Amino acid sequence: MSLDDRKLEVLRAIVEDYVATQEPVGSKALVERHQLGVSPATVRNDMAVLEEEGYIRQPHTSAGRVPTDAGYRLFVDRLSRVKPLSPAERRAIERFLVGAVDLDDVVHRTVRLLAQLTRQVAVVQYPSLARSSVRHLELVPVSTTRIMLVMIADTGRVEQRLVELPAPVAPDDVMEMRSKVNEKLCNQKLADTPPLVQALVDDSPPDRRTTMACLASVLLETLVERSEERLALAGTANLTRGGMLDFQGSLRPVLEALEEEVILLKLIGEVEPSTTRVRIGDENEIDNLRSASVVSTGYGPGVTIVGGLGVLGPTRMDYPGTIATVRAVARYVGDLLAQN
Amino acid sequence: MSLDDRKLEVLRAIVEDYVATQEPVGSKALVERHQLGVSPATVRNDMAVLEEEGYIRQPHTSAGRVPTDAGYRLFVDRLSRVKPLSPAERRAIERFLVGAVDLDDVVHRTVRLLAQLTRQVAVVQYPSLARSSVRHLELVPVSTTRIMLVMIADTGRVEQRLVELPAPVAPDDVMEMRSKVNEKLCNQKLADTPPLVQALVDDSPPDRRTTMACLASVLLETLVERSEERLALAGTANLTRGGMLDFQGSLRPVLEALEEEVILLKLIGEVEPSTTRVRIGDENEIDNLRSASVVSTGYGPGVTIVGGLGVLGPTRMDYPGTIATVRAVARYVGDLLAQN
DNA sequence: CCCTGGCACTCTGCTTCGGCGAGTGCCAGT
DNA sequence: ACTGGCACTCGCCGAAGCAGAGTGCCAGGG
Repeated sequence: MSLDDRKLEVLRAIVEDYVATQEPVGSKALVERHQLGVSPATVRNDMAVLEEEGYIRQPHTSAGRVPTDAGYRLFVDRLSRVKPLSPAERRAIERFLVGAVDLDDVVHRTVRLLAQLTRQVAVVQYPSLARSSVRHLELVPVSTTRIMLVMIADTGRVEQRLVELPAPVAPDDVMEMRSKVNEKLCNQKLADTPPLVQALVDDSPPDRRTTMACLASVLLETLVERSEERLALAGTANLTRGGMLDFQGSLRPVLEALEEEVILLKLIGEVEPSTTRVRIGDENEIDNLRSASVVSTGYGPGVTIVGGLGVLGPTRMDYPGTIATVRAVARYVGDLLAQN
Repeated sequence: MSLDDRKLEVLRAIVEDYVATQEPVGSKALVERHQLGVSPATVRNDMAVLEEEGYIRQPHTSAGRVPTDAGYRLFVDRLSRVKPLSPAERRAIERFLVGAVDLDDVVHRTVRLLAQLTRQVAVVQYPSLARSSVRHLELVPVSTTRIMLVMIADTGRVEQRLVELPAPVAPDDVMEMRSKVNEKLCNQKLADTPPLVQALVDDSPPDRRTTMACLASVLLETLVERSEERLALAGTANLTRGGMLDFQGSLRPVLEALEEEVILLKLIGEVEPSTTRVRIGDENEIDNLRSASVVSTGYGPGVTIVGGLGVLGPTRMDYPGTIATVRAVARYVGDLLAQN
């Protein structure tokens, strides 16, 4: 059985009211607050159907209806009108983001901005190394058997690692390795580097082979394995709004999940181009986040995506507003990166 | 009036029991659990005095006593015996910290370790730049009017900043500036650099003066102004232990405070050599942390201190244990850094 | 002088119990 | 197909009562 227009309208009203008031909404209150030209009794029948279909439910017999995860899903898919940002919000975004001085700064400002605007927990992934290219590699001798490897990516990210060498190496040799490495790897996509690094080892003279192999293994680690690690988080205090009513009484599991970078990266890192992804309650694979929703999207200069960002909040959240904000911030950040 | 030995013993017993059980402790329970050879009635009299002196109080008339902030203070100052770490803890520390691959890694492992051992929120400051020296400065041309400045400190910290130049500069000139800058600043304490940077500008030839001035200003920012910024945080989920009973019902203010890096740096950054500082409840200047305690200490290779670390928890915490753990972790990290 | 046992008192927390009100489901009527 | 009416169901709230823990004080004993 398909839901007719009015039933959908009723669902929308329920979602909107519940999000606004945080209280189960009854038939009478509904007809008062929204102009749908029917009586409470009619609405009740509609609600009965909606409940049967699994879009709403009653917390207890006889006390208003509350949207289910499926209800929210239907709402965001078919019912929510895009809510344009207020001029104030636009201004806030611009004001917040100008004057950022380096990548760290951009990311930190962004994550705070996002948390503030949405009043939720915000997460911003640093530009993923996998999707960027090498701008420069620097080798700095630290002692005779140790060198510091510094990689600068075109997105502005800088990674460093200490390399332990099996045998002492002269500074001149380091310099030579430095130019060799740069020559081979500069301007290459990080994802493409592994074979090049291997070639680097194969092509080096036998007496320097072991040293180079050592460097190569650290290089690979830095360029590939560790490549998705960094992200920034803000707004955890927002979890406490709604006085523990959201998140079924305990934010413990949520806080735990937020501490696991791996989890967060799963949440905001997997993005298809120019889509905003919304995960509602149960749709999250992570058990700890069963009572939370995540809105995430990718960002990057132009159409390419270099990283993800998003927010996490209670399933009972203002989806249209949040989605609009997340998108807008992502676009601004992308523009900012493009100017670089 | 001074408190005799038994009264102090009673206070200790109250603190220990309250910390363990989280419930107000009465006279009867006290004499049962601790072998102080007197009757409940006597203990009651002592408690009356302790209350008058402000070391304990009753949450409500007629329901056990609870230590006040002053009570905890007296406890940590005069009553707590040092609690040696269990072998298991020692092993945990070592296991956790070996295999750290660079400074970031060390800091992250440390903060997680600390959170896990103390079961509180842990904070670790990155080695303060102000207390370290320059190991190497790198200038990487990004475009003709932009160069990336990378500074490597002897503690392993790496900072980068983008420098916008007023006019295009040839790569060769950049190289020359690079060696000039290194020659002057390498191995200098960061705190000593400002005059040297100024000299660098003054000594440069007129045609390169403005470029150098530009670089210098960013240098100063990087070396001095932004120098204390970085820190790592872990274990926020531990705030939810004790089911919202600690922190007078709302962890909102605490979470808010934890988001302000400035606040955290105040808390753990101000350390005198080889002291462990304990701030209890009201002793915190920050209003939001009036119901929290902070245990912090400095760490560094040998006796010098390069940064601070510590934990934050409810005033009702196991002070002896926490202090011991914080100290031990600080020492291990110091040793780790010294090997570098 | 300090400690002890006893006693009366004061609370809080928990449980029980109605009454109230919101909200529903169903039904008959238009 | 919608509406108004009606009976019913429950959760919430305040009052009342009960039990238990803990206290303060006092008089007696080492």
